[in-house]
Amino acid sequence: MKKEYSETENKIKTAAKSLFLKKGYSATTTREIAKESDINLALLNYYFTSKWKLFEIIMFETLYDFLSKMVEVYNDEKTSLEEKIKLTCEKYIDMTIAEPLLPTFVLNELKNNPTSFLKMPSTKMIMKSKLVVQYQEGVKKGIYTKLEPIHFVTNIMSLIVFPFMCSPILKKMEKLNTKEFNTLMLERKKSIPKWIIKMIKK
Amino acid sequence: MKKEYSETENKIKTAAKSLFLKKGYSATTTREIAKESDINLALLNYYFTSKWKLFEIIMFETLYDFLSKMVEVYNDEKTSLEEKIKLTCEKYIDMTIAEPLLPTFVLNELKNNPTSFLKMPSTKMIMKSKLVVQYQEGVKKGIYTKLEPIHFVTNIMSLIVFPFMCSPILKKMEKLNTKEFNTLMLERKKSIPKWIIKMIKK
DNA sequence: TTTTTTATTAATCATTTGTTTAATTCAATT
DNA sequence: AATTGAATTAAACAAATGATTAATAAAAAA
Repeated sequence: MKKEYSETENKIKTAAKSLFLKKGYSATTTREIAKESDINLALLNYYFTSKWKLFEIIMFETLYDFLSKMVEVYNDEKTSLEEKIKLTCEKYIDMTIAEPLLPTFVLNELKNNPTSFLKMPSTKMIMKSKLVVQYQEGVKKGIYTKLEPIHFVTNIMSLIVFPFMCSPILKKMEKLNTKEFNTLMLERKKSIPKWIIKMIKK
Repeated sequence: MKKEYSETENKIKTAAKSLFLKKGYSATTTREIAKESDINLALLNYYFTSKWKLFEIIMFETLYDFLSKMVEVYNDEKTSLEEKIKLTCEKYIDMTIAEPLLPTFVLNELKNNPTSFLKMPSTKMIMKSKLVVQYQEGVKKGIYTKLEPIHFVTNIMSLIVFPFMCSPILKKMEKLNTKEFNTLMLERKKSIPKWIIKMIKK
């Protein structure tokens, strides 16, 4: 199902993704993409028809990668709920440190153009994931307080992702450079699972 | 200190803010702003010199309003810590329902241009606010678990704001219209304070 | 009223931007 | 070696965009 891209196409895609993440769709010009990927301007349209089509491809792949990794942890058969939460934190915090511009980019472009998300499959899978089922089982057993699963899932993601989106503010407030900021985020790998458990425990 | 704006200037500012929030800086054209505010294109430059200057003014005012309201609750002398948390949730959730595009807009533009935030005064005030002091007192008394104040503050904001930024995703996942989505957010006015307290209580 | 300053307008300028064209180079096939 | 098709290039096009100009209208000051 996945298309194989030529070397040139990949060069264009890599440069385009980098620029889109940094500056957003509108502020990125096709000439910048051409320059950054060291290809002739016309090749962008030759291979990808238009700037918008190129963007759609990159957006789709980015979302798909992210959601796949998400569902993967959420549906692991072997792990307990608390382990899943821990693994989720570790995985996403590492992922976001590696690509810190991604969340703001995705949510911002999604705001301008919610359509690009409608095409994603695995979206609904999250609410039917093993993670959610395990949580609901815990509620039935009386271990956890009752809470709409959507809030439960949202809270986990909020505590993980939002601080990254606030990085310009946090860096300013606490006078942190990127390395110090990342250390702060890494601390949260251990803390967030504890907080979440406390939140849902009776 | 605050400049008084003429009727025409305010018409331009209102239209510009609305469009900037919806589409971002780059995707908004001066002609759109002129049309939306029903003024002649040249008046934009006549009053505000350039699109960028206009944007800076709007960005500054928006941030200033937001931070002022924030600090106001955080520094209330009469209220307890738990009341402050509750009031914060109520205020920000109402504010964000009223202007749901604001958080994503601000954080996205801040990413592209962190400078606009450097000029803000009240930023540092947050970490020295009554809210933080009261929390630290609680830690000393042994009521609350020890936790870097920056994490404490970040967690509150994360749980409040991030779900709004995810609204396109949440709406899709749960098949919600805007009204239903807002109901979901209003539920959180009561829940978030409880969660936060549970997180910090021993 | 006359003069002067301010506000508003239509038209235009100079760039920028996404896209296309037509020519050329390169690689594979016959 | 000749031919064919794909890849690459420089140049150009048309539309959009931020900004300015010069003229006019409106308001304020004299």
